Amino acid sequence: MTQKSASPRDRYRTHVRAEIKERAWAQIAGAGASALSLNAIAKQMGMSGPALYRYFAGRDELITELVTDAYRSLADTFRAAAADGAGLAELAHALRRWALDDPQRYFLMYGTPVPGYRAPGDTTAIATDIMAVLLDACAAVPADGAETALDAHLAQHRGGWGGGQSAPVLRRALTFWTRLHGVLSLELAGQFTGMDFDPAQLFAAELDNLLASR
Amino acid sequence: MTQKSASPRDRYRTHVRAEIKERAWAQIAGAGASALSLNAIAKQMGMSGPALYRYFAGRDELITELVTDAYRSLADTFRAAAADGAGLAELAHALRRWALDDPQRYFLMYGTPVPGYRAPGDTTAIATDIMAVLLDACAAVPADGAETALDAHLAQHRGGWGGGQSAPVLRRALTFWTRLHGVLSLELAGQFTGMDFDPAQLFAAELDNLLASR
DNA sequence: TGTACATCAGTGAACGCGCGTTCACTGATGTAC
DNA sequence: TGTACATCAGTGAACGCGCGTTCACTGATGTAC
Repeated sequence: MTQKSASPRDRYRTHVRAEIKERAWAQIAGAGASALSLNAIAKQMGMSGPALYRYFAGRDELITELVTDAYRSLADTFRAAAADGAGLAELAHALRRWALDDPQRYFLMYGTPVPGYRAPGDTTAIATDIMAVLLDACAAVPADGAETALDAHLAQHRGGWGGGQSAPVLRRALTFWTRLHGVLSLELAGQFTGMDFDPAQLFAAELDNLLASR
Repeated sequence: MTQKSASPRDRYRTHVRAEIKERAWAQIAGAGASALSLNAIAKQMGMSGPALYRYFAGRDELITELVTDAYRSLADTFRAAAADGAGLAELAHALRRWALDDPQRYFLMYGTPVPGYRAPGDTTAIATDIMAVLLDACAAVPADGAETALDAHLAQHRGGWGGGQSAPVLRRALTFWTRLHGVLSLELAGQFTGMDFDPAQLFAAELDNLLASR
Protein backbone atom coordinates (compact mmCIF):
# COMPACT_ATOMS: atom_id res chain seq x y z
CA MET A 1 0.00 0.00 0.00
CA THR A 2 1.54 3.28 -1.09
CA GLN A 3 0.86 6.62 0.55
CA LYS A 4 -1.27 8.07 -2.18
CA SER A 5 -2.84 10.54 0.22
CA ALA A 6 0.45 12.47 0.37
CA SER A 7 0.81 13.03 -3.35
CA PRO A 8 1.47 16.63 -4.41
CA ARG A 9 -1.85 16.91 -6.11
CA ASP A 10 -3.70 15.69 -3.08
CA ARG A 11 -1.88 18.08 -0.82
CA TYR A 12 -2.76 20.93 -3.13
CA ARG A 13 -6.37 19.82 -3.18
CA THR A 14 -6.73 19.76 0.56
CA HIS A 15 -5.00 23.11 0.80
CA VAL A 16 -7.41 24.76 -1.63
CA ARG A 17 -10.39 23.11 0.02
CA ALA A 18 -9.23 24.49 3.33
CA GLU A 19 -8.86 27.97 1.90
CA ILE A 20 -12.35 27.83 0.45
CA LYS A 21 -13.74 26.93 3.85
CA GLU A 22 -11.71 29.65 5.50
CA ARG A 23 -13.15 32.28 3.17
CA ALA A 24 -16.60 30.81 3.70
CA TRP A 25 -16.24 31.23 7.46
CA ALA A 26 -15.05 34.78 7.03
CA GLN A 27 -18.06 35.49 4.88
CA ILE A 28 -20.43 33.98 7.42
CA ALA A 29 -18.80 35.95 10.21
CA GLY A 30 -19.33 39.11 8.21
CA ALA A 31 -22.88 38.76 7.00
CA GLY A 32 -24.43 35.59 8.34
CA ALA A 33 -24.77 32.13 6.90
CA SER A 34 -27.49 33.05 4.44
CA ALA A 35 -25.11 35.43 2.69
CA LEU A 36 -22.62 32.72 1.78
CA SER A 37 -21.90 32.91 -1.95
CA LEU A 38 -19.76 30.54 -4.00
CA ASN A 39 -19.09 33.12 -6.65
CA ALA A 40 -17.92 35.65 -4.08
CA ILE A 41 -15.53 33.13 -2.56
CA ALA A 42 -14.15 32.25 -5.98
CA LYS A 43 -13.63 35.91 -6.79
CA GLN A 44 -11.78 36.45 -3.52
CA MET A 45 -9.46 33.60 -4.40
CA GLY A 46 -8.84 34.94 -7.87
CA MET A 47 -10.63 32.07 -9.53
CA SER A 48 -13.66 31.65 -11.68
CA GLY A 49 -16.93 30.59 -10.11
CA PRO A 50 -17.21 27.13 -11.64
CA ALA A 51 -13.71 26.26 -10.39
CA LEU A 52 -15.14 25.64 -6.94
CA TYR A 53 -17.10 22.71 -8.28
CA ARG A 54 -13.82 20.80 -8.43
CA TYR A 55 -13.84 20.93 -4.63
CA PHE A 56 -17.46 20.90 -3.57
CA ALA A 57 -20.51 19.46 -5.26
CA GLY A 58 -22.33 22.72 -4.62
CA ARG A 59 -23.35 25.28 -2.10
CA ASP A 60 -25.32 22.85 0.02
CA GLU A 61 -22.39 20.50 0.42
CA LEU A 62 -20.14 23.37 1.45
CA ILE A 63 -22.56 24.50 4.14
CA THR A 64 -23.10 20.96 5.34
CA GLU A 65 -19.37 20.55 5.71
CA LEU A 66 -19.05 23.83 7.60
CA VAL A 67 -21.77 22.76 10.00
CA THR A 68 -20.12 19.40 10.52
CA ASP A 69 -16.76 21.09 11.10
CA ALA A 70 -18.36 23.32 13.70
CA TYR A 71 -19.69 20.31 15.57
CA ARG A 72 -16.33 18.59 15.33
CA SER A 73 -14.54 21.67 16.55
CA LEU A 74 -16.60 21.86 19.71
CA ALA A 75 -16.30 18.12 20.23
CA ASP A 76 -12.52 18.39 19.95
CA THR A 77 -12.46 21.30 22.36
CA PHE A 78 -14.49 19.36 24.89
CA ARG A 79 -12.49 16.18 24.50
CA ALA A 80 -9.21 18.04 24.83
CA ALA A 81 -10.45 19.75 27.97
CA ALA A 82 -11.62 16.45 29.42
CA ALA A 83 -8.26 14.87 28.60
CA ASP A 84 -6.67 17.64 30.68
CA GLY A 85 -8.84 16.61 33.57
CA ALA A 86 -11.38 19.39 33.17
CA GLY A 87 -14.45 19.33 35.38
CA LEU A 88 -17.76 21.06 34.80
CA ALA A 89 -16.37 24.53 35.49
CA GLU A 90 -13.55 24.16 33.00
CA LEU A 91 -15.92 22.76 30.39
CA ALA A 92 -18.16 25.76 30.88
CA HIS A 93 -15.32 28.18 30.36
CA ALA A 94 -14.05 26.22 27.38
CA LEU A 95 -17.54 26.45 25.89
CA ARG A 96 -17.71 30.17 26.45
CA ARG A 97 -14.28 30.77 24.92
CA TRP A 98 -15.19 28.62 21.96
CA ALA A 99 -18.42 30.52 21.43
CA LEU A 100 -16.92 33.98 21.77
CA ASP A 101 -14.14 32.96 19.43
CA ASP A 102 -16.61 32.77 16.55
CA PRO A 103 -20.20 33.64 17.39
CA GLN A 104 -21.55 32.77 13.96
CA ARG A 105 -20.06 29.31 14.25
CA TYR A 106 -21.94 28.92 17.52
CA PHE A 107 -25.15 30.08 15.88
CA LEU A 108 -24.61 27.72 12.98
CA MET A 109 -24.96 24.93 15.53
CA TYR A 110 -27.48 26.29 17.98
CA GLY A 111 -29.07 29.27 16.30
CA THR A 112 -32.23 29.94 14.34
CA PRO A 113 -33.14 26.87 12.32
CA VAL A 114 -34.16 27.07 8.69
CA PRO A 115 -37.64 25.47 8.73
CA GLY A 116 -37.06 23.04 5.91
CA TYR A 117 -33.44 22.14 6.58
CA ARG A 118 -32.44 18.69 7.89
CA ALA A 119 -29.11 18.52 9.72
CA PRO A 120 -26.71 15.99 8.18
CA GLY A 121 -26.62 12.63 9.92
CA ASP A 122 -23.04 12.97 11.19
CA THR A 123 -23.85 16.00 13.31
CA THR A 124 -26.19 14.17 15.62
CA ALA A 125 -23.50 11.55 16.21
CA ILE A 126 -20.98 14.28 17.05
CA ALA A 127 -23.54 15.99 19.23
CA THR A 128 -23.82 12.76 21.16
CA ASP A 129 -20.03 12.76 21.59
CA ILE A 130 -20.15 16.27 22.99
CA MET A 131 -22.92 15.25 25.31
CA ALA A 132 -20.93 12.20 26.43
CA VAL A 133 -18.08 14.40 27.66
CA LEU A 134 -20.55 16.57 29.50
CA LEU A 135 -22.28 13.56 31.02
CA ASP A 136 -18.98 12.19 32.31
CA ALA A 137 -18.19 15.49 33.95
CA CYS A 138 -21.65 15.55 35.53
CA ALA A 139 -21.28 12.01 36.75
CA ALA A 140 -17.97 12.90 38.43
CA VAL A 141 -19.79 15.24 40.81
CA PRO A 142 -21.43 13.23 43.58
CA ALA A 143 -25.16 13.75 43.69
CA ASP A 144 -27.21 14.79 46.64
CA GLY A 145 -30.55 16.49 47.04
CA ALA A 146 -33.93 14.95 46.51
CA GLU A 147 -35.12 13.21 43.39
CA THR A 148 -36.96 15.71 41.19
CA ALA A 149 -40.01 15.35 38.99
CA LEU A 150 -37.77 15.80 35.98
CA ASP A 151 -35.59 12.92 37.18
CA ALA A 152 -38.61 10.66 37.22
CA HIS A 153 -39.57 11.77 33.72
CA LEU A 154 -36.05 11.28 32.36
CA ALA A 155 -35.80 7.85 33.94
CA GLN A 156 -38.73 6.80 31.79
CA HIS A 157 -37.70 8.70 28.64
CA ARG A 158 -33.98 8.22 28.38
CA GLY A 159 -33.58 8.16 24.61
CA GLY A 160 -30.27 6.98 23.26
CA TRP A 161 -28.14 10.01 24.11
CA GLY A 162 -27.51 9.42 27.80
CA GLY A 163 -25.37 6.30 27.73
CA GLY A 164 -25.73 4.41 30.97
CA GLN A 165 -25.94 7.49 33.16
CA SER A 166 -28.48 7.91 35.93
CA ALA A 167 -31.43 10.23 35.54
CA PRO A 168 -30.03 12.90 37.88
CA VAL A 169 -26.86 12.97 35.77
CA LEU A 170 -28.95 13.41 32.63
CA ARG A 171 -30.83 16.19 34.32
CA ARG A 172 -27.67 17.98 35.38
CA ALA A 173 -26.20 17.72 31.89
CA LEU A 174 -29.36 19.12 30.29
CA THR A 175 -29.49 21.93 32.81
CA PHE A 176 -25.83 22.74 32.23
CA TRP A 177 -26.50 22.93 28.53
CA THR A 178 -29.70 25.00 28.58
CA ARG A 179 -28.60 27.47 31.23
CA LEU A 180 -25.24 28.25 29.71
CA HIS A 181 -26.77 28.40 26.27
CA GLY A 182 -29.34 30.81 27.61
CA VAL A 183 -26.72 33.28 28.75
CA LEU A 184 -24.34 32.71 25.86
CA SER A 185 -26.82 32.96 23.04
CA LEU A 186 -28.36 36.15 24.35
CA GLU A 187 -24.94 37.61 24.92
CA LEU A 188 -23.71 36.71 21.44
CA ALA A 189 -26.91 38.00 19.91
CA GLY A 190 -26.21 41.36 21.52
CA GLN A 191 -29.34 41.31 23.65
CA PHE A 192 -27.45 42.63 26.65
CA THR A 193 -26.03 45.56 24.73
CA GLY A 194 -26.67 48.80 26.54
CA MET A 195 -27.54 47.03 29.78
CA ASP A 196 -24.18 47.99 31.25
CA PHE A 197 -23.49 44.81 33.22
CA ASP A 198 -20.81 42.33 32.23
CA PRO A 199 -22.23 39.15 30.66
CA ALA A 200 -19.24 37.23 31.98
CA GLN A 201 -20.50 37.90 35.51
CA LEU A 202 -23.91 36.55 34.62
CA PHE A 203 -22.31 33.51 33.05
CA ALA A 204 -20.17 32.97 36.13
CA ALA A 205 -23.20 33.28 38.40
CA GLU A 206 -25.07 30.64 36.43
CA LEU A 207 -22.05 28.37 36.53
CA ASP A 208 -21.72 28.81 40.30
CA ASN A 209 -25.33 27.91 40.64
CA LEU A 210 -24.88 24.77 38.58
CA LEU A 211 -21.90 23.69 40.65
CA ALA A 212 -23.63 24.38 43.95
CA SER A 213 -26.89 22.54 43.28
CA ARG A 214 -26.28 18.90 42.65
CA MET B 1 -61.25 67.94 13.14
CA THR B 2 -62.86 65.28 10.98
CA GLN B 3 -62.32 61.55 11.37
CA LYS B 4 -60.17 61.13 8.29
CA SER B 5 -58.67 57.94 9.69
CA ALA B 6 -61.95 56.12 9.13
CA SER B 7 -62.32 57.00 5.45
CA PRO B 8 -62.99 54.04 3.14
CA ARG B 9 -59.64 54.45 1.45
CA ASP B 10 -57.80 54.42 4.73
CA ARG B 11 -59.62 51.35 5.89
CA TYR B 12 -58.73 49.61 2.64
CA ARG B 13 -55.12 50.68 3.04
CA THR B 14 -54.76 49.30 6.53
CA HIS B 15 -56.48 46.11 5.45
CA VAL B 16 -54.07 45.52 2.57
CA ARG B 17 -51.09 46.42 4.73
CA ALA B 18 -52.26 43.84 7.25
CA GLU B 19 -52.62 41.19 4.58
CA ILE B 20 -49.12 41.88 3.29
CA LYS B 21 -47.73 41.39 6.77
CA GLU B 22 -49.75 38.24 7.23
CA ARG B 23 -48.32 36.74 4.07
CA ALA B 24 -44.88 37.87 5.12
CA TRP B 25 -45.23 36.03 8.42
CA ALA B 26 -46.43 32.92 6.65
CA GLN B 27 -43.40 33.11 4.38
CA ILE B 28 -41.04 33.52 7.31
CA ALA B 29 -42.66 30.62 9.11
CA GLY B 30 -42.14 28.50 6.05
CA ALA B 31 -38.59 29.27 5.06
CA GLY B 32 -37.02 31.68 7.52
CA ALA B 33 -36.70 35.43 7.55
CA SER B 34 -33.96 35.56 4.94
CA ALA B 35 -36.33 34.04 2.40
CA LEU B 36 -38.83 36.88 2.62
CA SER B 37 -39.58 38.15 -0.88
CA LEU B 38 -41.71 41.13 -1.85
CA ASN B 39 -42.39 39.77 -5.30
CA ALA B 40 -43.53 36.45 -3.92
CA ILE B 41 -45.93 38.18 -1.55
CA ALA B 42 -47.31 40.31 -4.35
CA LYS B 43 -47.85 37.25 -6.52
CA GLN B 44 -49.70 35.48 -3.71
CA MET B 45 -52.01 38.46 -3.41
CA GLY B 46 -52.61 38.57 -7.14
CA MET B 47 -50.86 41.89 -7.55
CA SER B 48 -47.83 43.09 -9.38
CA GLY B 49 -44.54 43.46 -7.48
CA PRO B 50 -44.27 47.24 -7.59
CA ALA B 51 -47.76 47.55 -6.09
CA LEU B 52 -46.35 46.78 -2.66
CA TYR B 53 -44.39 50.00 -2.76
CA ARG B 54 -47.67 51.81 -2.17
CA TYR B 55 -47.64 50.22 1.29
CA PHE B 56 -44.02 49.84 2.27
CA ALA B 57 -40.98 51.83 1.28
CA GLY B 58 -39.15 48.58 0.63
CA ARG B 59 -38.13 45.22 1.93
CA ASP B 60 -36.16 46.65 4.84
CA GLU B 61 -39.09 48.67 6.11
CA LEU B 62 -41.33 45.60 5.96
CA ILE B 63 -38.90 43.52 7.99
CA THR B 64 -38.37 46.31 10.46
CA GLU B 65 -42.11 46.53 10.98
CA LEU B 66 -42.43 42.78 11.44
CA VAL B 67 -39.70 42.84 14.06
CA THR B 68 -41.35 45.72 15.84
CA ASP B 69 -44.70 43.95 15.72
CA ALA B 70 -43.11 40.85 17.23
CA TYR B 71 -41.79 42.91 20.14
CA ARG B 72 -45.15 44.59 20.59
CA SER B 73 -46.95 41.27 20.50
CA LEU B 74 -44.87 39.85 23.33
CA ALA B 75 -45.17 43.09 25.28
CA ASP B 76 -48.96 42.97 24.91
CA THR B 77 -49.03 39.34 25.98
CA PHE B 78 -47.01 40.14 29.07
CA ARG B 79 -49.01 43.22 29.96
CA ALA B 80 -52.27 41.38 29.52
CA ALA B 81 -51.05 38.58 31.75
CA ALA B 82 -49.90 41.04 34.36
CA ALA B 83 -53.24 42.82 34.23
CA ASP B 84 -54.84 39.46 35.05
CA GLY B 85 -52.67 39.29 38.13
CA ALA B 86 -50.13 36.90 36.69
CA GLY B 87 -47.07 36.06 38.73
CA LEU B 88 -43.76 34.68 37.53
CA ALA B 89 -45.14 31.23 36.81
CA GLU B 90 -47.97 32.56 34.67
CA LEU B 91 -45.59 34.85 32.82
CA ALA B 92 -43.33 31.90 32.08
CA HIS B 93 -46.18 29.88 30.65
CA ALA B 94 -47.43 32.86 28.69
CA LEU B 95 -43.95 33.22 27.23
CA ARG B 96 -43.78 29.59 26.28
CA ARG B 97 -47.19 29.64 24.66
CA TRP B 98 -46.29 32.77 22.75
CA ALA B 99 -43.05 31.22 21.54
CA LEU B 100 -44.56 27.90 20.49
CA ASP B 101 -47.33 29.76 18.74
CA ASP B 102 -44.86 31.06 16.17
CA PRO B 103 -41.26 29.92 16.59
CA GLN B 104 -39.90 32.06 13.79
CA ARG B 105 -41.40 35.15 15.40
CA TYR B 106 -39.54 34.23 18.57
CA PHE B 107 -36.32 33.80 16.62
CA LEU B 108 -36.85 37.10 14.87
CA MET B 109 -36.51 38.68 18.30
CA TYR B 110 -34.00 36.47 20.04
CA GLY B 111 -32.39 34.39 17.33
CA THR B 112 -29.22 34.52 15.29
CA PRO B 113 -28.32 38.15 14.66
CA VAL B 114 -27.29 39.38 11.22
CA PRO B 115 -23.82 40.83 11.88
CA GLY B 116 -24.39 44.19 10.21
CA TYR B 117 -28.02 44.75 11.21
CA ARG B 118 -29.03 47.37 13.75
CA ALA B 119 -32.35 46.85 15.49
CA PRO B 120 -34.75 49.78 15.06
CA GLY B 121 -34.86 52.20 17.98
CA ASP B 122 -38.44 51.37 19.00
CA THR B 123 -37.63 47.76 19.75
CA THR B 124 -35.30 48.54 22.61
CA ALA B 125 -37.99 50.70 24.17
CA ILE B 126 -40.51 47.88 23.88
CA ALA B 127 -37.94 45.43 25.21
CA THR B 128 -37.68 47.66 28.26
CA ASP B 129 -41.47 47.50 28.62
CA ILE B 130 -41.36 43.72 28.55
CA MET B 131 -38.59 43.74 31.10
CA ALA B 132 -40.59 46.10 33.30
CA VAL B 133 -43.43 43.60 33.57
CA LEU B 134 -40.97 40.89 34.42
CA LEU B 135 -39.25 43.07 37.00
CA ASP B 136 -42.54 43.84 38.72
CA ALA B 137 -43.33 40.15 38.94
CA CYS B 138 -39.89 39.47 40.38
CA ALA B 139 -40.27 42.26 42.90
CA ALA B 140 -43.56 40.78 44.07
CA VAL B 141 -41.76 37.71 45.36
CA PRO B 142 -40.16 38.48 48.71
CA ALA B 143 -36.40 38.00 48.62
CA ASP B 144 -34.42 35.85 50.93
CA GLY B 145 -31.05 34.13 50.63
CA ALA B 146 -27.66 35.73 50.76
CA GLU B 147 -26.46 38.58 48.57
CA THR B 148 -24.62 37.11 45.57
CA ALA B 149 -21.53 38.31 43.71
CA LEU B 150 -23.76 39.07 40.75
CA ASP B 151 -25.96 41.25 42.97
CA ALA B 152 -22.93 43.32 43.88
CA HIS B 153 -21.97 43.67 40.25
CA LEU B 154 -25.49 44.64 39.17
CA ALA B 155 -25.73 47.19 41.96
CA GLN B 156 -22.81 48.99 40.40
CA HIS B 157 -23.83 48.47 36.77
CA ARG B 158 -27.52 49.03 36.71
CA GLY B 159 -27.92 50.56 33.27
CA GLY B 160 -31.25 52.17 32.46
CA TRP B 161 -33.37 49.05 32.07
CA GLY B 162 -33.98 48.15 35.70
CA GLY B 163 -36.15 51.03 36.83
CA GLY B 164 -35.81 51.51 40.52
CA GLN B 165 -35.59 47.82 41.36
CA SER B 166 -33.06 46.37 43.75
CA ALA B 167 -30.10 44.37 42.51
CA PRO B 168 -31.54 40.99 43.61
CA VAL B 169 -34.68 41.75 41.63
CA LEU B 170 -32.59 42.58 38.57
CA ARG B 171 -30.71 39.34 39.03
CA ARG B 172 -33.87 37.28 39.30
CA ALA B 173 -35.31 38.91 36.18
CA LEU B 174 -32.16 38.23 34.20
CA THR B 175 -32.04 34.67 35.40
CA PHE B 176 -35.68 34.15 34.53
CA TRP B 177 -34.99 35.42 31.06
CA THR B 178 -31.81 33.50 30.31
CA ARG B 179 -32.92 30.17 31.76
CA LEU B 180 -36.27 30.06 30.06
CA HIS B 181 -34.72 31.28 26.84
CA GLY B 182 -32.14 28.53 27.15
CA VAL B 183 -34.77 25.81 27.23
CA LEU B 184 -37.14 27.47 24.78
CA SER B 185 -34.65 28.35 22.08
CA LEU B 186 -33.11 24.88 22.06
CA GLU B 187 -36.55 23.33 22.00
CA LEU B 188 -37.76 25.51 19.14
CA ALA B 189 -34.55 24.92 17.23
CA GLY B 190 -35.26 21.23 17.41
CA GLN B 191 -32.13 20.42 19.38
CA PHE B 192 -34.04 18.03 21.62
CA THR B 193 -35.43 16.09 18.70
CA GLY B 194 -34.83 12.40 19.11
CA MET B 195 -33.95 12.74 22.77
CA ASP B 196 -37.31 11.31 23.75
CA PHE B 197 -38.00 13.46 26.81
CA ASP B 198 -40.68 16.14 26.87
CA PRO B 199 -39.28 19.68 26.64
CA ALA B 200 -42.27 20.92 28.61
CA GLN B 201 -41.02 18.92 31.60
CA LEU B 202 -37.60 20.51 31.34
CA PHE B 203 -39.20 23.92 31.08
CA ALA B 204 -41.35 23.21 34.11
CA ALA B 205 -38.33 22.05 36.07
CA GLU B 206 -36.45 25.25 35.30
CA LEU B 207 -39.46 27.29 36.28
CA ASP B 208 -39.82 25.42 39.56
CA ASN B 209 -36.19 26.11 40.25
CA LEU B 210 -36.65 29.80 39.58
CA LEU B 211 -39.64 29.99 41.89
CA ALA B 212 -37.93 28.07 44.67
CA SER B 213 -34.67 30.03 44.79
CA ARG B 214 -35.27 33.63 45.67
C1' DT C 1 15.57 9.25 -20.29
C1' DG C 2 12.03 9.94 -23.45
C1' DT C 3 7.63 9.52 -25.32
C1' DA C 4 2.38 8.65 -25.20
C1' DC C 5 -1.34 8.96 -22.58
C1' DA C 6 -4.42 9.98 -18.62
C1' DT C 7 -5.71 12.92 -15.03
C1' DC C 8 -7.47 16.92 -13.45
C1' DA C 9 -7.44 22.15 -12.15
C1' DG C 10 -9.25 26.02 -13.99
C1' DT C 11 -11.52 29.05 -17.74
C1' DG C 12 -15.11 31.51 -20.22
C1' DA C 13 -19.41 31.56 -22.14
C1' DA C 14 -23.93 30.70 -21.32
C1' DC C 15 -28.57 29.55 -19.06
C1' DG C 16 -32.33 30.64 -16.32
C1' DC C 17 -33.73 32.52 -12.31
C1' DG C 18 -35.68 35.71 -8.92
C1' DC C 19 -34.59 39.53 -6.61
C1' DG C 20 -35.43 44.80 -5.27
C1' DT C 21 -36.50 48.82 -7.29
C1' DT C 22 -37.69 52.92 -10.84
C1' DC C 23 -40.69 54.89 -13.93
C1' DA C 24 -44.34 56.52 -16.82
C1' DC C 25 -48.89 55.18 -17.32
C1' DT C 26 -54.12 53.94 -16.69
C1' DG C 27 -58.28 53.92 -14.39
C1' DA C 28 -61.05 54.03 -10.52
C1' DT C 29 -62.37 56.51 -6.31
C1' DG C 30 -63.08 60.49 -3.70
C1' DT C 31 -63.55 65.77 -3.23
C1' DA C 32 -64.92 70.64 -4.19
C1' DC C 33 -67.77 73.77 -6.19
C1' DT D 1 -77.26 66.73 -8.93
C1' DG D 2 -73.65 67.40 -12.07
C1' DT D 3 -69.23 68.61 -13.54
C1' DA D 4 -64.01 69.41 -13.00
C1' DC D 5 -60.31 68.14 -10.65
C1' DA D 6 -57.20 65.71 -7.39
C1' DT D 7 -55.88 61.62 -5.19
C1' DC D 8 -54.05 57.33 -5.29
C1' DA D 9 -54.05 52.01 -6.11
C1' DG D 10 -52.22 49.17 -9.33
C1' DT D 11 -49.94 47.84 -13.95
C1' DG D 12 -46.35 46.54 -17.18
C1' DA D 13 -42.05 47.22 -18.97
C1' DA D 14 -37.52 47.74 -17.88
C1' DC D 15 -32.89 47.93 -15.35
C1' DG D 16 -29.12 45.85 -13.24
C1' DC D 17 -27.72 42.56 -10.26
C1' DG D 18 -25.81 38.28 -8.36
C1' DC D 19 -26.86 33.88 -7.75
C1' DG D 20 -26.04 28.50 -8.55
C1' DT D 21 -24.95 25.59 -11.98
C1' DT D 22 -23.80 23.21 -16.86
C1' DC D 23 -20.81 22.58 -20.47
C1' DA D 24 -17.13 22.19 -23.77
C1' DC D 25 -12.61 23.60 -23.70
C1' DT D 26 -7.37 24.46 -22.64
C1' DG D 27 -3.23 23.55 -20.50
C1' DA D 28 -0.47 21.91 -16.99
C1' DT D 29 0.82 18.00 -14.04
C1' DG D 30 1.44 13.29 -13.17
C1' DT D 31 1.85 8.21 -14.76
C1' DA D 32 3.15 4.09 -17.54
C1' DC D 33 5.94 1.91 -20.60
